[in-house]
Amino acid sequence: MSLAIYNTITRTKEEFVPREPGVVSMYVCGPTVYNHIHVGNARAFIVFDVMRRYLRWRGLRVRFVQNYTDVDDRIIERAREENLEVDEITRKYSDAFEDVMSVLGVAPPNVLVRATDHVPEMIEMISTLIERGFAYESGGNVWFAVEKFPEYGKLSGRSLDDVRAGERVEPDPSKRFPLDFALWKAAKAGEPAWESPWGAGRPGWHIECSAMSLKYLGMGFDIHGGGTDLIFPHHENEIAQSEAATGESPFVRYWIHNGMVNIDEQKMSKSLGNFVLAKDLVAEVPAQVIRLMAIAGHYRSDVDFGDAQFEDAKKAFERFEIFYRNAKDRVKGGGREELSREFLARFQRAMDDDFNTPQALSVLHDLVRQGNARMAQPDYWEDAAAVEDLHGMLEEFVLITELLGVKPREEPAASADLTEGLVALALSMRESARSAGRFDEADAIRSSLGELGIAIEDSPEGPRWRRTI
RNA sequence: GGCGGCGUGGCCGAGUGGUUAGGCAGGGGUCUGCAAAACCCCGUACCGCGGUUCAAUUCCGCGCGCCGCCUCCA
Repeated sequence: MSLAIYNTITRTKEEFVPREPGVVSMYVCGPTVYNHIHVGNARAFIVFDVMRRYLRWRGLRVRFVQNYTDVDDRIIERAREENLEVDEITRKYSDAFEDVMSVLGVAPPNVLVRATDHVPEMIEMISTLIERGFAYESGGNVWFAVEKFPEYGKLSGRSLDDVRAGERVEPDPSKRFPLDFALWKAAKAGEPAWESPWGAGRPGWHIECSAMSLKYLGMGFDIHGGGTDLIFPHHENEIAQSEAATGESPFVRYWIHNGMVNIDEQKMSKSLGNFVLAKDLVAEVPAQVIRLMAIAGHYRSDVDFGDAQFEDAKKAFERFEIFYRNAKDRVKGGGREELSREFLARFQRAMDDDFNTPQALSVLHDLVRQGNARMAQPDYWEDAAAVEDLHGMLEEFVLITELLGVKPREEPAASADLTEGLVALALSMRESARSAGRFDEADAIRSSLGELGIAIEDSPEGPRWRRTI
């Protein structure tokens, strides 16, 4: 069985064959740290986190590199607005980024690098490009000469003429050709700057990802990821720089691009102002709900972030939690010789097909339904096969939800914390009332708990409780 | 204008040349003091028009509509 990945550059699904057997080298474009990230940004990181978890489970070692863009016009602007130094801004927002990622269950990369720590590498790469005739200096700026790289456009599928037809911006007068892009920008007064052979300045945006990915992963690494909005010009430019500088091809074996998060069918973006900050959403619902929304559609498709989708994700997670807690109660003491792996096999089939998470989730839902059906048997406890089935399903459930990062919370664990104790007390009072037939009193307790966000479910094993979402 | 993608039942959302997606909502049952949860049953959907084919939602063409990129952007 092999894993197929859709490669943007060939526009087809290809069998995934890593450069080095058993090892995956992966680079994902990280945030520009000038602001808090929004849900659309978060989706990208969630999606690549799921891929990374899955690849590891498939037995591959994954070396995962991600960057912070910490030098950029917007950062400088933001520093002025907040009246802080540039490095204070980037520190503030990279810390915030790490906090949100941690809450969302997105594991930190193996290598997390800052552009400003790699200026010498970028200068070196730019020098090479000039030597090789792919770049030129002009008025303190250095431009990449797009016309010198014949394959320019091969990722985004457009020709130079195509791009020129859609020009919307006045070209900088120091460019020889309108589509040439900046490798190095001459410093303006008061801006952060580094010394270079072309005078004081700072690197252009695209060069950082080339310099850093090549440094840590080397030419021809396996996976380069990012949003579809990075295909052009960012990734196109990365290819041009990297292949021109090294004289080798390909720069990257598999290009993976995730779809956007939309609001009312429009792309969530800072400029449109229709965004929801990830940190705000994380304060409102469990991370698993956000992850479910992110993967409810295929990663290459846009997902709409609307009330309906939000409710669906909440309901789905609630269903998973209820199943998980109920099932744990029903397999206590039960032993299980071996895992049937029926659902895991189906899960793998879905994920092997270009990380088809919607299909994978349907497997999970099917597992839950069948597990619930076992538990609903009146003779459940007398039916050893049912108990054993459930046990196996529960193990598969845990594994799958861990791989997707949507495993239920463990909250009402058998610990002696205050909430636990108080709820137990309330429940025992309610039970006494019930057995004495004082249902008004019992219901009053239940509804009071409900107002506090505690839902009660009676079962043959006694009452259970959970927090509502 | 150029390039790319999409249009599936009330909603979300997979997928396939002839065979069940899955979830939510809705209807009917079962269980329960009630409720909740859960289980069972119920919807023959695939933008329009042509074409290819024994057969198309699935392939091809045209049309309509929507979205993204072409400027910073996950």
